[in-house]
Amino acid sequence: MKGSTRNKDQSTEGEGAGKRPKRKCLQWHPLLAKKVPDFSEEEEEEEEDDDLDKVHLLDEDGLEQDVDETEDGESSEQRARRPMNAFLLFCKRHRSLVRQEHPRLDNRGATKILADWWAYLDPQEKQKYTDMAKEYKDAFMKANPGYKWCPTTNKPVKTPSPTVTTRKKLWAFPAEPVNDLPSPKKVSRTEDMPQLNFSMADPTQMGGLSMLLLAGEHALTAQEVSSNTCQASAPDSSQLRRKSALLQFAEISSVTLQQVKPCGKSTLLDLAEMCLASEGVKVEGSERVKEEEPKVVKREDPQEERTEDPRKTKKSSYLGPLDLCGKRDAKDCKEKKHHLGHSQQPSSLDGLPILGVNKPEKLKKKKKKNKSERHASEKLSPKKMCKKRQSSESDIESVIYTIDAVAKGDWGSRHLSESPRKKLRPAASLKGDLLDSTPPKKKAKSKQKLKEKASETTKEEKLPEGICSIVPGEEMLNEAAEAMKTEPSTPTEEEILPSILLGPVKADDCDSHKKAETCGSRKSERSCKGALYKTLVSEGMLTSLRANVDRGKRNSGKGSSSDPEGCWSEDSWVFTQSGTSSGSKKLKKSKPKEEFLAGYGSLEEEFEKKFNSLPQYSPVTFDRKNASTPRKRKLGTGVSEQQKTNQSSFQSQKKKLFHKIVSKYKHKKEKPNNVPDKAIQLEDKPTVDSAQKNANSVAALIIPELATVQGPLVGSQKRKARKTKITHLVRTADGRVSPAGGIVEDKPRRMSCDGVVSCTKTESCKSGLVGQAHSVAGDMPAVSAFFSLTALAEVAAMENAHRSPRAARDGQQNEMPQPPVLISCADQ
DNA sequence: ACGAATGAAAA
DNA sequence: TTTTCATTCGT
Repeated sequence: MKGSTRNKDQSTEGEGAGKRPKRKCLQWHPLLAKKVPDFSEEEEEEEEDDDLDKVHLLDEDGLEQDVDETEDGESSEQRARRPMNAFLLFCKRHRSLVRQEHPRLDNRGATKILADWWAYLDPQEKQKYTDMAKEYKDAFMKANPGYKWCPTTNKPVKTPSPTVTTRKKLWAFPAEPVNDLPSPKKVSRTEDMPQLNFSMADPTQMGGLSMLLLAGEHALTAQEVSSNTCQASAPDSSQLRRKSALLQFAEISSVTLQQVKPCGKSTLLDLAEMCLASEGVKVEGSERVKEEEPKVVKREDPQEERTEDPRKTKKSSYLGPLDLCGKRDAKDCKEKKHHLGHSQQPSSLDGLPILGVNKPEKLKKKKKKNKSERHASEKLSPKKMCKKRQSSESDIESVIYTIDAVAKGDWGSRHLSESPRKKLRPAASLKGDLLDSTPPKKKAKSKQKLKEKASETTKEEKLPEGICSIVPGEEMLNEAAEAMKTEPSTPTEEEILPSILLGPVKADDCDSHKKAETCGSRKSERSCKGALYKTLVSEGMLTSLRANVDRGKRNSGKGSSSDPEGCWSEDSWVFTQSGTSSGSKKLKKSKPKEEFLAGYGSLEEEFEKKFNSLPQYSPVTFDRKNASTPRKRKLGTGVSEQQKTNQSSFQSQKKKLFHKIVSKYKHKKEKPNNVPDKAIQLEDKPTVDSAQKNANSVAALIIPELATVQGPLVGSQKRKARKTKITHLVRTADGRVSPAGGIVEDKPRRMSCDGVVSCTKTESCKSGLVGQAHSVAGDMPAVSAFFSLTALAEVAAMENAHRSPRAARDGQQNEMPQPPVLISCADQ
């Protein structure tokens, strides 16, 4: 585990830097974009190991309280992040745009611009963000009932169980545990969960697999939660949780194996059994239990199934591609599977559109896997040995497909499908980033399926489908397992996992492989296990893909604005929470990854969806807005402040212009005088284009008057005012400013100040020039030497645009051909 | 770490 | 009224 330190790739996430300490919570796209670098840190791993050990100990003891807070020190840090407020949401949504527009601008500058935008943002638009923030917050609070904003010192606020609450609070948590919170046990349990997840999380690199694991956990937790009635289950689950990730994983696999394995019988029968079991019929024949995990599995199955809520069932019902098959023709599916079974060739798959779809995904996955695998492989050479061999990709794909199907059937029916599904999503999102394009057909289908399933709550219906899907899977399974074994080329996650997880699992895999090889078609338990393992892995991947697709579909289909739901579903939140919780624990570094993998599923989706649904305005829009509506600022003081704000936004623009101009000129010193056209074009073009493009949004945004006549001064505002004043004053080249420290009014009065300020900030050297330019505004005498008149003109134009009064002067400065945009603005 | 913004909540 | 902290990320 600790083998490689590398992880740190913090490069993985840029954000890491800033947040490092806190971690967690949701990181939407950014994380996604990153893709999972993989290995978590050694430290974490080590810690985890410790935790695991602890867990085990506890396990033995049977005590629940245990671990949870052992790490208190960190707990404070780990505490959930507070929800973002409207402005933060806005920033998050627009910062990238700002950065795009102003690549050079640092975040501070970007933040300023964002602040300006925010200030100018329409109340209505703003309200959207506010509402979103509120929703977010509500959800958050719901999830974390006792959450305190300011933990004050280290101590996390109290709340029922101080330690516990502090620790995790993640989104994931709240929902589930929260409900019942009262019992300390649960809390501890939840925490435990996280740890487990944590451990699981390390495997993050595993990708889909980790997700699967998480899902499994989630399912467990969900069961517990959902099934209030089954207290018994709780303990079990707790135990489970305590176990190391490996164990859990093994358990899961074992479970699947059990189902599949029983195998002396025909696979079909087995599958059928599984289905039944999943449905609640459950065959308690737990005997088969294998080495470690048996108990957990058994318990889970019965209770879970029975206790399952309709929704869960729905989710569980969701099988994916297979479902389609089932619906279409069970027969066909069988035949096909049969086909597959005989000839592992993919060609047979072709018959099914779905298959075709899967392939690409698989390929992608493979890529991913390869990467992760490499890491893993480095760590574990032995494993590789086990896996040697390779089959053609097509074969593999087919195998995977089958496996996937099996897994789905298994998982879907058996465990709460819900968890897996959601969890998968996160992964999907990752993939999505990487791969973006997913086969539309598949998406649609899967989606439809989902919907259908949703509509159909009845389990029975599911059964048939599940069976259908399962059956094919099973047969394939064997082959798949073998193929997998043989295949070195596809570094499946399983490889990774083993490496990560190690020991037992690995051994199992190897063994299973070996056996399979030796036995040939016959499957030993181990072989089955290995197959299952693989299956799970593959399944996870597939699932994630599917989820991704679904998600994409939803997004696209629903459209950004349309969220019928309006609010995040609690389920999603819960889900998220669970996922998050898992990740949260220690991984400060890894967190993001983990979260991403684990938690993000639901929460991310929901949130992301909503977040994305939020209107995003192009910079141009704001510019225009600013121009058009010069005074919107809500600053308390009113006039002065408003102006100031305007100016500030303005400043930013000016800065930009100047930068551009300067840079250009530097590059090309030639232009002595005005070559207005060029300069203008340069600057204008982008703006104009964007402006035109965004015209719509702009139009919408532009509001003549601002409602916020005089907003209440908020403390923050005050702060801002002060700061700005100070900074401005200080920085002002003119020197005039200083006064008052602050009199806000000063600024408004003179634009020059603003310009100066901005200049100074950006470029101390040039500040002088700039200042002059501004002050002179219309005149622009001295400046010419350096800057082309045009450039100056533009700047001036901008200024003019802002300040209505001077419009006349603008005219004066004819030279500056005002860019269309500006002109339009100028109208006012 | 720090900072730049806003805002909500706590001290 | 003042602090904390949420997000982002270059410095």
